[in-house]
Order: sequence, then C-alpha cells, then structure tokens
Amino acid sequence: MGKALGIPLPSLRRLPLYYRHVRRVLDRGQEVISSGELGAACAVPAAQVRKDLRYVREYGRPGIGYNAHSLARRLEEFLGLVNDKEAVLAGAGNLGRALANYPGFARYGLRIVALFDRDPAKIGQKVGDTEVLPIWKLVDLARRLHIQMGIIAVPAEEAQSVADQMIAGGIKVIWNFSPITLNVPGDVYVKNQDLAAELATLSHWIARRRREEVDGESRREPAKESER
Amino acid sequence: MGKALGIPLPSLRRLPLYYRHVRRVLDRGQEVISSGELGAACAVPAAQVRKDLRYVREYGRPGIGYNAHSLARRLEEFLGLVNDKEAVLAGAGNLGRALANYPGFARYGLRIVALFDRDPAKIGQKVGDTEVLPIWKLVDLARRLHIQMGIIAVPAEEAQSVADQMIAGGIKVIWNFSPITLNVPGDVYVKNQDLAAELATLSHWIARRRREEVDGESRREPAKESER
DNA sequence: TAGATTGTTAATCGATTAACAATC
DNA sequence: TAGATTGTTAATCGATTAACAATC
Repeated sequence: MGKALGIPLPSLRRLPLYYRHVRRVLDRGQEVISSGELGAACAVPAAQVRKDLRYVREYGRPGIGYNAHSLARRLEEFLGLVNDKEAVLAGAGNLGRALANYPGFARYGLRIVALFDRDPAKIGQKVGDTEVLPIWKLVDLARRLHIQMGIIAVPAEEAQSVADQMIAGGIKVIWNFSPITLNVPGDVYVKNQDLAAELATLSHWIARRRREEVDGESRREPAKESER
Repeated sequence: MGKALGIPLPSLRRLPLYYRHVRRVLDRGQEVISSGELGAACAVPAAQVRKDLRYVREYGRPGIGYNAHSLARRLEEFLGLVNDKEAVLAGAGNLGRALANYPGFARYGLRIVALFDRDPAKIGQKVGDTEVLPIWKLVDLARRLHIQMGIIAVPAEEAQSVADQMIAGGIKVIWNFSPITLNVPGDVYVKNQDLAAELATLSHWIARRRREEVDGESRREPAKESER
C-alpha cells in the first residue's frame, strides 16, 4: 500500500500542478522547460520535480531540460486525462449544480452523465443539459453504463446510503464532498473533499494570527502549504 | 516552518474530522469517547489520534477515554471555530455562488460579507442576501472591515490580480479555488483548492484500474486516502 | 483485582533535500 | 570549452506505528 501506488501520494498530487504549468508554457510556444522553472511555478523544489517526473518515466536532457510536448503527453497519459471518464453525481443542491457545470472537469475528460436527487421537487429539473433523476435509478444506471466515478454532494445523513448505492452499481472511485467518513470495501477508492473541514484548518490560521497579535508574540511565517 | 506551526500539518487536517465525529457523538448523548472509537470513525489509527489530541492539549483518562464535551470545546478553540471570521469572495460564477450559499461554512463561524465580480452583468445581482459588487471595491472594503479571509473563485487569468487586491486590502489568509499557484508574500497563507487538480488524481486511479483490468494484472488495494 | 485505555518512548517508515558526477 | 541541468545517491527530516508502563 502506498508503495502499491507505484508513486507516492504526495508526488501524485503534484503532477496536476506540473501539467497545468506545462500547458501554459506550451500555449506560449515554449518547447523546453527545466525542473527549476517548473518547480518555481508550482512552489516545489527542483530536485523534487525531477524525482516526481521519474515516476512518470519522463526523461530530461542534462544541460537542457524537459521537452514540454513530451512531458505534457506523459502526464496526460499517466493521469489518464486522455481517457473519457463517466461519472454520476448525487445531490442537485447548490454545490452539486456547481460541480455539474464546472468547466474544468470536461477539460480533464470527465463527463457527468447523470444527476440524482431524492427531493421530488428537484427531479425533472434541467442542470445544464442533464435532467435530475430520482436517486433510486442510480444503481441500475451506473451498472448499465459502466460508470467509473461517483460524486457525492448530498447532506451528511444521506451520504453513506448514496455511497452504498454507487458501490452496488459497480462504482469503484468516489469523490465525496459530504462531511462524513464513508465506510467502503477495500477495493473502492474514496477521495474526501469536505470543504467545511478545509475551512476549519483555515480558521485555525486566523485564530492563531489573532492570538499572536494580542500576545504581541513574534510573528512567524506560516508554512506555505504545498500538498494541497 | 512546519514546526513553527506548533502542530504538524497532517495532524491539523485530521482535527476537523475528529471534531465532526465528536459532535455527532455528543448529539446522541455519549459523554466519553476513546481514541480507538474516534480513530475508527475517521479511519485514523488510535495511537495517531492520541498523539494529535496532545497537540491541542486535550487529556484523556487512562482506562476511560476522553470527555466528549471537553474535547469538542478544545477542538473548537484550537481551530478557532468559536470566533466569527469574515470573508470576501471574488467570483460570482456557479462555484462562487455555491460557496456563498454553502451551509457548512456558517456553522464553522464563517461569514461571507461581500461578493465581487468584474462582469457588469453580474453586478447588482443578489446571491443569498449579499449583493454582487464590482471588484474594484474589494481593496477598500476589505481594509475598512478588517476582513480576515479572501476566497478566490475566478478564472485562472484573473486569479493573481484578485489575490493582489486582497493582499492590498490587508487579507492574510486566502482560499484559492482557481487553477493557478499564486504568488504571495511570506506572511500570507494560501490554501489551494483546485478541484480540477483533484480530479486529475482521481483520473489516475481510474486509468490505473483500466490498465490493470486489460493487463489482467493482480488487483491491488488502493491506499485508502487519509489526509484528504 | 481484571480490563480498558491513556501518554509517551523507541522503532520504523517514507518523503524531502543536498550534493555531485555525468551529460548536453 | 564553460555553463546549465539532469538522474541518482546519501543524508536529513518528519510523520506513523508499535509497544508498554502507568492509571483509572
């Protein structure tokens, strides 16, 4: 585990940042990029960049740097951005609708093929050009269409049940925006994205700053948060 | 740095999960909770839980566990959830509006006092009960009201400029939902929350699963993602 | 007392950083 | 050649895990 990944999780999470920057660099016609430049743009030390790129088997040329085209392709392949990925989204509240319309997702190959909610008032509504379906249709639809990802944007109380249904529908990758730790079998990968929990860590920084101001304590630099 | 935190970043990020669960436990009238139970609910080993709770100076009783009330209070205090925090939000697109309406934020003491956009068509619109203001008013308003947090939900091209304005307005904590690494002075804390980047790591899992199925390679358990 | 669970130390693990010979 | 930058090794750092005496 962890090592079964082939790549350390922290490294994996930096790859999209590299990819972002390489795309930008390509857009302005630059053909070559060094680990130093890439690192500066993503706030990652150059040695770390080089190590990370070795995991995706991208080779640079000493004295020169990395070929930007080849690097972009390699990252796209490793991250699977070239493949189309189909997802179902449960929860047609504010967050769910925002996610369904998020333009960044399509660019990375994600297609949200169905939106579910249990509220009868929401069923039948259009979000973008997908219609909101009743949640009981989820299992069957996921199974029939071999859906690869489930996105959970329902309240805490419903989240576990929705997850169970996604799993029953054969889904193995879940992106969980609800504030709950899901119980899932070992072969299901869950990415938690509880925004309130993130807020709480920011809240800590604010509280800390306030305390320091009151105490007149020496101001320390906060660690620039690298991983995410 | 890192140590200047007083608490390791991974530990800090687990605290909100503990807090979530302690609240739930309190709601059902349970007065005491062990590191084992708390850990099971948050997918964190018991020893780790105990170590984390030491950072917030919460003491348990051997043979018994932790007092749930006192633990909740301690976490609230450490995370600053009790304090009111005022934020401005830049970007009144789908994501910005969803964030402005997100109910989990108010519960953690966050108040979004103003919403900004540069699109004249959006200015004057109401989102919840705050009106969308033109972005050029941001610096002055942030300064006048001593706003503590800036939330960035604008497109990549505008993000750096918005960040600069927030910093000019005296804001030291930025929650950045845009797909760009911001350039900020050392005393500004940035929490990046690029959803497309997160999607890319999920995409990697899906691609990996696909490859393994094709290759008939032995299925490995994905590491259950703990940190976030 | 017996059983449960703490706080803490020591051992392990894994990721980051520094350094440098090799290469363009 | 001189300068830049790679890939990789070794050193460092920091976080996780195991283990257990102390305590309720």
